[in-house]
Parts: sequence; C-alpha cells; structure tokens
Amino acid sequence: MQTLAPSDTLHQHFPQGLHFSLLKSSKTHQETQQLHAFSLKTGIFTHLSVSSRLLSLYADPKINNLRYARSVFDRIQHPTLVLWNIIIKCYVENQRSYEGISLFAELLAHFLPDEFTFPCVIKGCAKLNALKEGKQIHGLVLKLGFGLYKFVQSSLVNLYSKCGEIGSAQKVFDEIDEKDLILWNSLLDGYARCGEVKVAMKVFEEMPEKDTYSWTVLIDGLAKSGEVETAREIFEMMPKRNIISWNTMINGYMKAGDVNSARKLFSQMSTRDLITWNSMIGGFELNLRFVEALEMFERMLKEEFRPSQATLVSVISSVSGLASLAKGRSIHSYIVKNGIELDGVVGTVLIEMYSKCGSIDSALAVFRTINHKKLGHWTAIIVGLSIHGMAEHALKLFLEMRKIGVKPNAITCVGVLNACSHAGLINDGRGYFKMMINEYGIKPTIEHYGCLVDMLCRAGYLEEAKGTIEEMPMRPNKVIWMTLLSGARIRGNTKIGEYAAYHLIEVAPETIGGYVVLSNMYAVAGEWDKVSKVRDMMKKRGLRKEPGCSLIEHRGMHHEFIVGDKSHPQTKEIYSKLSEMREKLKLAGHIPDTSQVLLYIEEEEEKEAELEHHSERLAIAFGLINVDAGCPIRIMKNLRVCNDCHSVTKLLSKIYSREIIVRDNSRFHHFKNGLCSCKDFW
DNA sequence: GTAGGGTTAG
Repeated sequence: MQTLAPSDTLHQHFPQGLHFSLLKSSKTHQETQQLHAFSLKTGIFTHLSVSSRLLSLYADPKINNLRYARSVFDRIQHPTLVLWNIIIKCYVENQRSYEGISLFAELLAHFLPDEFTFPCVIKGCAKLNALKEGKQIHGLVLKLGFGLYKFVQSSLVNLYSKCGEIGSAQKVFDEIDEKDLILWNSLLDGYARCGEVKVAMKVFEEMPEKDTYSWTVLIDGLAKSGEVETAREIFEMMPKRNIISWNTMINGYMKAGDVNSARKLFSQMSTRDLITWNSMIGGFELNLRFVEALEMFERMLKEEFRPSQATLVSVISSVSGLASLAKGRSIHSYIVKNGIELDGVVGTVLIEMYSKCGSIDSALAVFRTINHKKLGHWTAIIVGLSIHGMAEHALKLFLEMRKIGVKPNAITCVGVLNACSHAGLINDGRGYFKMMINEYGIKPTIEHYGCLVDMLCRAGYLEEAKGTIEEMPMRPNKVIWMTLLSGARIRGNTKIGEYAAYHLIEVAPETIGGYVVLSNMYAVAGEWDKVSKVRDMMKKRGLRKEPGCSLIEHRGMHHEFIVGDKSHPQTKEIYSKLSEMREKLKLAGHIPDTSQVLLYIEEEEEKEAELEHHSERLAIAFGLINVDAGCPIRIMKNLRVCNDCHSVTKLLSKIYSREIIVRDNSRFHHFKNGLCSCKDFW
C-alpha cells in the first residue's frame, strides 16, 4: 500500500495527473483494488480519467472482476459511450449476457451505439440464443448504417450460425467482401451445428485456409449427424490436432454409443484436461455404463484432477442409475468437504439421486440446505415426493413454490399430477391439469396425459380414461396403453383390458408386460383357453417373462435375489428366517392371498416357487438378519410387488418394528407400523 | 481509454 499510494500530503501538492500515471501501467487485481480504495479516499475517483481507468482495469480479461467493474460504473455520474461498451462487454464475457443486453437497452436512452457496441451485444444474443433480440439489433445496425463494419458483420454471421438460422448467416456472409478465416469458421460452425454436414463439407473444401478450429468443428458436426466413421477419417487427416480435437472425437464416439473406441482414444492421449475426463464420465453415464463412470471418476481423483460441476452431475446421475445409496452418500460427503455449492444443477441431481436411491428424507434434507432454490430444485423434490407417494407434502411444496413466484415447467407438472395419481387425489389432479394449461400456458405432453389416465384408472373411471386416450392430441404410446390395461385388470374389466392390450401389442409387440397382465386377467376370470392363447402368442414371438429380482445394498455391497434363490452364502440363515417370518405372520392372522399364484403364467420353476420365496421376501429376510436395527431396510425390485407380498411386508414392518422401503418398477413403498405409504393404491 | 470467432463435457 505504501509504495503504491502516495500520502495525502503528496496528493495535495500533485494534481490527479500523478495518480493517473500510477494507474496507467498494467496492474494486478490487488493493486487495482488498492488504487480503487485510494482514489475513493482522496476523492480523485470523481475524475473521469481515474474512474474510467479503474473500470477498464477491472473489466480487463486479466483481472475480470465484474462485480467491482459494475460498482465503479455505477459511481460514475455520466459514463461515456466507451464506458458503456466496456461494461456491456464485461457482462457478456462473464456469461451474464442477459444483463449485458439490458444495459444495452439502457444505453439507448443516452447514446447512439457505435461500431464497438454492436459486436459485444450481438455476441451476447448469440450466447443466449436470443434470435429475436438479435434480429432487432440487426435492424438497428442497418438503420444506423453500421452494416458494412467488418466486426459487426462477423458478429452477425456468428449470431445466425449459433441460433440455427443458417440461411441468414449465409446471406450476411455473402455480402462481405474480404472474408477471413474467422468468418469462414463461423459459417462452417453454423452448418455443422444445424446438421447440414454435406454443406459443411462443401464450405470446408472451399475455405482458402483452415485451422485446427475448422477441422474440429467439422468433426463435431459429422459425429453429431451420426457419421462417426467419417469424423474419424477427418480426425486422422488433420494436419495438427489439439486436445479439443481429441475431446471432440471422444464425444463423437460416446454419442454414437461406441464406448470402446472412446476408451481406446482416451488411453492414447498423452495429456488430458478436465473436459477429457468429463467427456468420458458423461459418456459412460449417457450409455448407462454407470459402474465405469464411477471407476473413471475414482481414477480422475487419483490423478489429482478437481471435478467440476459437470463431473459431479454425471457422477451423481450414475449413482442414481445404480441406485446405490452408499456410493451416493460418499459422493455427497466429498461435495460437502470440498465446499461445492449446491445452488446449481448439482443440488438438483443430488435431490434426484437421494429420492431415486430410496432416501426421501436425505433428499428433503439437501433441499432444505439450498439457499437460492431454483425451479430445478423444486421440481426434483416434488417429483421425488410423488414417486414416494408423499402427495400431500409434494402439493404443499408446490403451493409454496407458487407463492414465492417460481413458475413451474412441464416436468414440475408431471410431478404434481403424478403425486395426485399415486395418492388417488383425482379431483385435485383434474384441477392441476387445467391450471397447468390455463394459468401457466403449458401444453400438456403425453406424460401429463399419462398421469391423467392413471388417475382415472385408479379411481375406476375406465370409460373416462379410455375417452381421454381417444381424445388426446397425440398418438398413445405403450405407457398409456399399459396404464389402461393395468387399470382394467385391477377392476376386472376384461372388455377394456382386451382393448388396451390389443393396442399395446400393436404399438410395442416386444413389451412383455402387456401379455402378462392380459393373461393374468383371463386367469382371474377363469378363461383358461384365452390364457393359453396369450401364452402361445408369447412363445411364438420368443418372449419370456422377466424373472422377479430384488436387490438390497448392505455395507456398500449389492445382494441380489431371484425367486427361490439358494445361491447366497447366507442361504441357511435366510431360509430359517423365512420360517420364522411364516410363523409370526400366521400368528398375526395373515392368510396368504393365493390368487396371485394363479396369475403367474410362467413355467415350472415359478409354479414351484411359493409366495414366500418371492425375491423380495428373501431380500427382507436378508435385511432382517443383517441391517442394523433402527436403519430402514431398502429393497429395489425390477417388477411390480404382488398383492400378497405387499400385505405381508406391511405386517412384517409392524411385527419386527422395522421400516422397509421397496422400490418397484414405478414407485417407492414405505412400509412402517403395518401401513404402506401408497395406501394400498399402486 | 474499447475492437471479430473460440469449437469439445454438463
């Protein structure tokens, strides 16, 4: 401080010229701040020369402190056009283009923009994909006669390329006399981005010169249009490759689902950057190779790379895919230890992860710690609560969200409707469906109609559900038909069941569920000839029912059980626990619901398997033996829980005073004190 | 005392 800031006495003798010269040479952030403080203290800040210099120092890419730049700017009483330009640019460069564009609108009240203003603000529009605003500004450019300025033209080509208006980009491009590499690259980028690879190739060939950027943009375009092989050829032909080209190629493979080629490329790289790791981890996750994604993450940490938000998003999503609560908790603690903010997408996927892993309590805990809750966080927790059957809580949060003025999107509404349907709140559901359309202007998608149909089916309004399906503006998919079919089965309505099954088999002949539900329905109705007809149909098409399978995680290990499984090392204990369970259930007055046995259309092995050897019972027995008292027993099941297992699990939760959480193929059941969170509605 | 594109992961 002493060396930089002259004392107040010195200042009295020398006018601002001295300080100006002090300000002039290049400065570090700290020095700039000291000068800033000094100029405020002594009052020389009021000299435009000083404040301007401070502003440009803060806005300089080397220092790039938007907050301080803005505070300097705000203190200047009459900023010049140059200063407006600087502050707008600073916003755009700091990914806050939206505010940059607002400032531009403010600027218009004081000045006419110049040839330096336009490139900045147009770049901001390009970054935001704000085509409408961009076009308005283009109009202003023409009106004010800046249409022939090189940098303005360049930024326009870039704008239209980025926003997918390649025709307009080409038009501006054609009007330019002297085209340089940057301009060609912008155009090439535009064609590659909008999937016009053929034209992109042509542009590429026409280009008088090319740099690594040009080659890379082309590779990316080819890979994204599904031509990975051509992309690889271009990659091999490149005269000079940089790390971005390698990363682009890896991504191309990952997008194409060619995980092995991506991995091979990765192993050949001599240097890797954060994006390389993220591409690999994100690629594994994209291709549902969750275990490999997590292994890659471990390796990344070992090689001392610091994960970014993007890394964590992929990693946490992989954990959700594996439904491994233990892994999820360990990554969460990594995040806490490293002081990583949860206010962004990381918070959202963390909430999702906990709810998908069965711990809605942890999801709620994360939700509560987030300071600036954004739509994504609200949506994640509402959807989470809805799949856990906690409709009241979900709706309460939805109201709270609306109260503070957060506008729901289509996905939030799926959560809300799903909550209503899982809890049988049909009137609320209908109301929210209307509210979504009228109040928020959200066009219902097939998922929303799915919730509506589900709601109606659960309430037994099968004809109305059928009518809704017939009147929807889109073609029903297999989920819709499956919903109607299940509804028909629960109500024993064979007529609608056949109708739904017929359509289901038409839309998705490979979906096993349809045949199974149909044949079960016939079995209950005693129509055995039809049962065997369905069975023959399945055989002819080579379809087999997926065996029921339950999974339980214990001390970071997964234990998997199928019906009548005897392969587990603890089999002896598990089966003796099962006998004990049988006795206790009998004492509690449980009468097995054998109607479900009939419903199994599968062959010998399943006929033999008695209800009490259903995979979830084995998993529960394992849980009762191994999971510490006081901790919930968490089970994941690939199929729907059968009626008998559902009532047994309720009883067991009371008999053993244990919380049992079961995830079936569509939702969670929380069994506690003899009751289930689904209120027997599933 | 300002000045164009910035490609790849999410």
